[in-house]
Amino acid sequence: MGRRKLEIKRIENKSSRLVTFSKRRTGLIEKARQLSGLCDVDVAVIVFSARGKLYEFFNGRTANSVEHILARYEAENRSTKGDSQDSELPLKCKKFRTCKQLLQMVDRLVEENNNDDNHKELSVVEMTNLEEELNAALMQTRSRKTQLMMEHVSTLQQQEKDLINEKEEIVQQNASAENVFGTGGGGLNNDLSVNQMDSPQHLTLPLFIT
Amino acid sequence: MGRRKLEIKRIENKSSRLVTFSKRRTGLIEKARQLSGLCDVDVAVIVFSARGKLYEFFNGRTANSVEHILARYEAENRSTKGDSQDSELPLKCKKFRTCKQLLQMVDRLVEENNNDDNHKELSVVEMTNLEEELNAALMQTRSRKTQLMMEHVSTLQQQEKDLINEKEEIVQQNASAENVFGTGGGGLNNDLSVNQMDSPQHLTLPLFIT
DNA sequence: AACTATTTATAAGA
DNA sequence: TTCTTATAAATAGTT
Repeated sequence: MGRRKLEIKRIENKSSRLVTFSKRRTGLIEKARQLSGLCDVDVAVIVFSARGKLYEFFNGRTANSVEHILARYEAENRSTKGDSQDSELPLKCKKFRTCKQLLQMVDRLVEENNNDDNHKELSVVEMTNLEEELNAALMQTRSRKTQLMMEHVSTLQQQEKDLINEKEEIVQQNASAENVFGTGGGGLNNDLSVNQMDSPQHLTLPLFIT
Repeated sequence: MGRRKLEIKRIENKSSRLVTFSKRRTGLIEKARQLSGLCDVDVAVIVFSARGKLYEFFNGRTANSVEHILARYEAENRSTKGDSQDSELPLKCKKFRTCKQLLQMVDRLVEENNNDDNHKELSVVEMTNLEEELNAALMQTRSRKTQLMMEHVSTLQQQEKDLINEKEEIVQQNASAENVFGTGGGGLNNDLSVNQMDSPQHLTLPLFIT
């Protein structure tokens, strides 16, 4: 619905793309408003610009609930920010806003340096690489967290074994002493292997739903 | 854009409203698809019909983020409903797709059995009940899984403590025996509190990313 | 569900 | 950018 029919594929000319984005974004949100108003239904529209700016439309109940959840989501992201200085990275990068902001910054930097069309390809490539690196870092962080969980469990299990061994050693020595001198060792003969049974060593519940 | 201009307010005639809903919902989602395709941006559209049926459009990366948010949304709604019986609710219902597919199947079944208009209302009620039951079951399952994880760790930690206590007991008794009879207890004086330090008892890594 | 008369949205141009 | 205008697209009411 313009001077000519437009194929639905990425508009390569940047300014055209931006103009179209602005117009169609406005149109989309207006359509959402109308649908909601005419038909009395709940509608939500969320649009992220290429630079990561958020545009949204919510109505009624949808607004209350979803916005509330978004707020919580952001709050959680914030709470994991201060940890990054320390050696370990138990970051919970749920990344949404923070990660996006990072990418936005990168995007902006690249665009500032190469503002002409000749460098666009390069910029895109660099940005894509950065994106992938950031994403990889994110995944590694998650993986690391999982590993820490596993190690924690392993450590506890190993300590349990060690203590059992040590205890058996002592009981033996104690017993031989008892044989000779009759030392009272009454309360020490409970079988630890029973406790080991109670401990689900082969628990295979996945750590994450993801 | 029709035979006459339409005020943007609730369409009171029910069948008109339903027809308009169908047309405009389709249009809105198509517009979202176009915006996403033309401008290479992330778009999400979510529409709940009056009866609560969900229509949606997501693209690419947005899907990841927003589906999580929606999953939480649903989880939060349910968790305030069915859990009043149990004490704790460490629920993390991320479910969306599986759950949705389940509900769609139910939807289809109900519609097949009551295909005439007379039974529509009833079908909706039944379907809603089924939906809630299925959702509750799903959440409970997840909750249970989380609880098992937590219990596993707790068990290991408790066993560790017990063993340490027992060992100290034995060491003490051993030591007194040694004082009297000079029993060779050379290798037994390693301080277990060191091991306790190695065990990250206050490890606060969250179990789930959610 | 199809069909049109109209209204809307919007692509290109200024 | 923002405004204008020609044209495509969406859709309200009809069948």
